[in-house]
Amino acid sequence: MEALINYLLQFGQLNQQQIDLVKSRSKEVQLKKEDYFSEAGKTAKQVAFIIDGILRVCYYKNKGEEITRYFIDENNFAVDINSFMYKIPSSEYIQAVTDCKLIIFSDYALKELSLTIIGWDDIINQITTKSLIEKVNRISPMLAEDAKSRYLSFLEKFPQLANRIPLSFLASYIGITQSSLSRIRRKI
Amino acid sequence: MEALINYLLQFGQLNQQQIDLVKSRSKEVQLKKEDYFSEAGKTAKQVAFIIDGILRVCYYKNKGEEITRYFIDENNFAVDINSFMYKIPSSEYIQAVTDCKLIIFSDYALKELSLTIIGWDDIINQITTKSLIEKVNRISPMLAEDAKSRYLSFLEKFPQLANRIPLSFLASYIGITQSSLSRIRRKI
DNA sequence: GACAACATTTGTCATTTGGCAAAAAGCAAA
DNA sequence: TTTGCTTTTTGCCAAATGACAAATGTTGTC
Repeated sequence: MEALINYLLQFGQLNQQQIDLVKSRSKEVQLKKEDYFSEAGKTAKQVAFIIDGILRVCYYKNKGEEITRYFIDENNFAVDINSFMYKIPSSEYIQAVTDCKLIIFSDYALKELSLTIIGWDDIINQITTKSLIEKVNRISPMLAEDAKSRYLSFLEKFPQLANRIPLSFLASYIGITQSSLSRIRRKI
Repeated sequence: MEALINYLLQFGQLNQQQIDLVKSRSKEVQLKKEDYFSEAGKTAKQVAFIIDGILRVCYYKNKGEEITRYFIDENNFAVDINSFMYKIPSSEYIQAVTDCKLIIFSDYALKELSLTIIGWDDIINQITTKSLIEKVNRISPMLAEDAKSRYLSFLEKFPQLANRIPLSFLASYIGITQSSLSRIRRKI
């Protein structure tokens, strides 16, 4: 819980009363490995802050192939922002890759914090923008690299993540088959 | 200019006085093909709204290879957001692919609009978030597709763009060599 | 039209990757 | 340890792509 507060305080000031309000409107939730935090077809109504564990965003291509689009780890917010922000049914899943401990805010709770805490919107906007920029910066260069470089970049940026996720997820995130990734690893 | 105002009004209300203020703080600029709107090494101090023409975001890989990361066309804002928002030197260029007519706002002008117009920040935040989400949604699925599909997706989403940009830019955006793209096109 | 400058296509070959199936390795429960 | 299950690695071959060079096409200028 302190991790969340510290995270928020990076983006703006909150006094003790406001911090208590934030805490009181949050809810701690445990997810078992493979549980879903949000699901395709449903409209996302929650935002999560990851205390412990790894989530992944995934969807199914037309052919039924499962694609892992993104990983989210500790000390980050996870939300299906498309669905949550525009109140439309989602087209993808957010699933626990490992057992997870999350702090949850409902859309209702967030609305209340927005109306009550001066500066809350600014904090949320900063976090949203920063997260999206980071995501673009992370994904965007990948197309210009070959598979081996993409794998090495991943290892470099998330050295602690590679050992905690199945190879198949990582391969699909990198955009190659599991076999190819296995071959790439052998060469290193 | 009306295009810009209409664009802004999609995200919030502005009365005539506010509209006039926005107009008065903007500046119309023409770019010749290949001119730069912002450059690597410099800190971005301007935001552009594209009235006419196409810009591209590009950078140079370590080996010197030029990579086109993104195209931006009419009725969209163009800004090196990393550099502009955090006031750090940029690592990429924004260049005119065609002759362009832009409406420019300086960081100073935007600051003034932010302080003067109630609701301006909200409009800007909405535009920023929406643009970033769209960008993620555009780039993200590309890794999961093969080159041919990526090309077809591009044609589908930007049918009018493909004829206006050099093949080499498009190939690098798609993440393949120009020769490969040429071969892919032959097969269609 | 002739030319130059640039953009696109094509040819050739080496390398990478995908698709499929089988083998090997890792892991957890009995 | 054995057994069953899942994950990862390999082998094989076909297809896609990259690298490089040459040919062809396009455009604008004189």
